[in-house]
Amino acid sequence: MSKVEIGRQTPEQNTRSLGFRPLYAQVKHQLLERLINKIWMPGDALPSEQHLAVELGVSQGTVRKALDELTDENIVVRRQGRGTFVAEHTQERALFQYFMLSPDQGKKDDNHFPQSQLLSLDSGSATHRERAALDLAANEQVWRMERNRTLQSAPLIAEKIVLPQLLFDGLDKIKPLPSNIYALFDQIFGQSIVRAEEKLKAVAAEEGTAKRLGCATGTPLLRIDRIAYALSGRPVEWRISYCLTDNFHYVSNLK
Amino acid sequence: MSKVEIGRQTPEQNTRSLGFRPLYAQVKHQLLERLINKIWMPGDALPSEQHLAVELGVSQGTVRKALDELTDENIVVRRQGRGTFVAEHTQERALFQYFMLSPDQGKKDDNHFPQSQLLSLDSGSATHRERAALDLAANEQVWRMERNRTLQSAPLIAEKIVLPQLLFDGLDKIKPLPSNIYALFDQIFGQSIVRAEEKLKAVAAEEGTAKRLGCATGTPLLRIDRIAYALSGRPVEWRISYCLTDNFHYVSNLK
DNA sequence: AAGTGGTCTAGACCACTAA
DNA sequence: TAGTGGTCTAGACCACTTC
Repeated sequence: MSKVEIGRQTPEQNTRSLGFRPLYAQVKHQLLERLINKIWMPGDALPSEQHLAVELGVSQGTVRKALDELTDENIVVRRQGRGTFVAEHTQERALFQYFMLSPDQGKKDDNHFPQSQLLSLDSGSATHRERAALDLAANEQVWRMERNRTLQSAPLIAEKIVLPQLLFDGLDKIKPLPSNIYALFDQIFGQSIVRAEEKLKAVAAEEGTAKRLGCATGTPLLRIDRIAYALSGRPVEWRISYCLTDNFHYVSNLK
Repeated sequence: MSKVEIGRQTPEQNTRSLGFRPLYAQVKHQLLERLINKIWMPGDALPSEQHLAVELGVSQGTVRKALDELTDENIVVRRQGRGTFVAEHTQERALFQYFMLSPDQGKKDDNHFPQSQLLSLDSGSATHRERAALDLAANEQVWRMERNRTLQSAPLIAEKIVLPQLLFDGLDKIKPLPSNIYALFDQIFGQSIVRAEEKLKAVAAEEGTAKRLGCATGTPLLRIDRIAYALSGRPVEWRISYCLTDNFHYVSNLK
């Protein structure tokens, strides 16, 4: 590992405070870059705070503040007495960070991780909407995946997933596709999802969707439009889910 | 202001680490208590970090960590060079923390704060559901408010709000009720809302709701079931909103 | 110029884990 | 027992606001 130059700004450089960036932000940027470049992979332990401090030429407290922010962003996980680790896409994380549907009665638990049935997986040129959603170049190819998701064999979700083909080369070779595909993104394609934006609407079930969910045409469905972002900040997944919310609800915490 | 005792734990007290509580957590608890007891009101400046440190007998860094957590929880607002202030329920906060509907086209701004028309305000004994939602004692009274909300005169939301009457004595005397009622809660009733939990479903519009929203019976609506909590941790508002999501969507950030 | 929050350091010690 | 993250301190200085 080569020594890295992180410089404290002198007051002269900083007079008038144009573009002042605290040291810990530079440290955080360094660490993020290494994570993006896969110097450390999901599940790996990072060097200790002390080691990083010496290597980067800053105090432990400054490294600490950088790691604290990465922890808040679910990029890194800290365990007292053990170390700091690159966050993994465990089933628990999928359930509590990326699956906000919860049963009306009872608590959410591992029994509430939905099974998936793959209906189709094709590729083609990105439409205008797909290009806009995933920030793609003209004529770029995408994967399009359709799947149904069930909970204890009751249909719950019909969804379509769109992915840039360049980032997920060989996706069609992987069989079977797991239900928790973000773990796959991590492990096979090196794309770590770290956050997502969802837009929700209530819509009437169209005929095809109704059939997939075993409900009547026109049934009110919760439509979830998700864009998921990788560590690099790039949008790498566009997903639209139609959910039956007779016995489930979507949870949102305002704070 | 009387001197307060905050003790650092000796290792002896703490051996086996039963109930270990860091100093900053005790400081935070102290500050929270004063906020609940209205020693400092919304908009007030808190004493400086240095003053609090001396008063509580801890270092500035420890006070800082406590204030940082209160900042993360939107209980307090810090402004460099000016001071630390008790958070207020401004219209901006209402719009970005407590109103997650956004127009499909264009950006959310001050023009997207909905007007409210009060339809009714009555009181009565809490039903079972109301008691459960608001954690009320048997036979406790509640206010029930119905209102419609419009955006640029287009109907958007039909909602019912339930409040414990004991906490909102004299609510019926206030005319007109503002659209941003959390500001009212703060200023008149001393109930500062600091967080809320929302449960979302897609449902078909019933006849009465459809009339209020000017849509057909059976139209898919986004039903938002909210419980809002005050500084003390108490649930103080139960709200059910039925939203037309033809041109709007509910935003949720997963992180 | 004075006062506030924000950053950074160096060092001590505690809590926790694993060997 | 050694190594890690977590807490706490005292002090210095910077960035920002107000007077």
